[in-house]
Amino acid sequence: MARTAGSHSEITGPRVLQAALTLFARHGFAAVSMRQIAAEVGVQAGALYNYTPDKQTLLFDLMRTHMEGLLEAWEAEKSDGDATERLRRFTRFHITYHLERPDEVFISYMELRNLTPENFREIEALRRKYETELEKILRDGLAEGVFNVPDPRVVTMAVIAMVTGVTTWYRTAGRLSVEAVQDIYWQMVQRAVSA
Amino acid sequence: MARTAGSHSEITGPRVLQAALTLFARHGFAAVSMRQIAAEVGVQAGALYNYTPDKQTLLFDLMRTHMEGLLEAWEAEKSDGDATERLRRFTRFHITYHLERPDEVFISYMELRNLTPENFREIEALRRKYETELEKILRDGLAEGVFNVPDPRVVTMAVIAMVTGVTTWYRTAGRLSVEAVQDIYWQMVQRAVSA
DNA sequence: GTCTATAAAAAGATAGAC
DNA sequence: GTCTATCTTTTTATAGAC
Repeated sequence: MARTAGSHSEITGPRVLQAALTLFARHGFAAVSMRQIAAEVGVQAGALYNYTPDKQTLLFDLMRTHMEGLLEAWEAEKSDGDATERLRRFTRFHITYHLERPDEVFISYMELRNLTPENFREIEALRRKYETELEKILRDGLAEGVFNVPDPRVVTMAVIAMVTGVTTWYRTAGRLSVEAVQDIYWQMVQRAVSA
Repeated sequence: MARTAGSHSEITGPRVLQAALTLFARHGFAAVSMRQIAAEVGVQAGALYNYTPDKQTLLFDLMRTHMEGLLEAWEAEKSDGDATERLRRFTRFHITYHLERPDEVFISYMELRNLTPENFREIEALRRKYETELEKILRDGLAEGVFNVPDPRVVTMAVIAMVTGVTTWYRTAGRLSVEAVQDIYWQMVQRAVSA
């Protein structure tokens, strides 16, 4: 569509973030220019600076929003059952949430290097907070005697790496439903930690 | 040291690759300039083109060399025992090999997007070949009745994601030896797939 | 709020002297 | 084989008209 000058603040703002998200995920932060983002939105490059002070802030906002959304969603989802039930819920939640947001997940893992040191620390703190949620479940299950994990911190990292890995190969058009994938991973997680 | 013009072909060539490896791993392919690589080597930017036709080839050569080295090392390491022993060996090999080459592993996972389509296909074929080594072990163990995996392909991806994940958190100066890490991961892998 | 135009810096790659 | 110099393009970001 042919575009002319005008005010579209409420529409353009989210579209800038969406375009940045898609392009950063596909080509990488450093490989994407502000002109490419502008072209995707349908404005000129200069207009982007009405919505972000610079390119770095665009990346940081995307990552912070993702991590905060993840933590909020988990807070809403987690329950008070026994450790096994909590672990089952974490595993299934993690898979669903990540499969539904492939671009956000991708940049949040791949573009950490491109954050300024201050921004990096803030994102890392959020990630650490999320990891600690799983670690607490493992430690509680250990105390209850239902889990047998030699090193809760290491097992936390191993489980998160495993379940996050679905995002690298899962395709919606493939042969498996999300539920089938959740079942397979839950079986592995459960066996890996059970006493 | 002050440098002057001269011939150093056999020395400079490997140094260019080493500098590119280190810088790509630290900052990302797209974020590193040929001038930065040259500065790290201690030559001028123009001199790099005696060793590579372009920046893309530099990345591709690093990734191909890594993947070929991984496959060769596994060929030398793998054994003919039963499926459990082969899986144990794969797990321990994978962890050691990857922990010894953090930079190579990092770019081989993170910079796939920055390969040209032809180069990408070649690297993907090598990666797929490596994954198939694990998948064969799982299928053999399934046939032998010693493993219980609902979906060998999915379990392959899950196990590889889990063990590769050590590279994101392991630090040589940390509290755990490589052997201790291997033990923890092997216990988890074994339990996750055992009948 | 968006445009056009541009500043200022940096990029990949090449030419030719030594 | 390396240097200096340069071509050409592209980059982030800003200024000012509308």
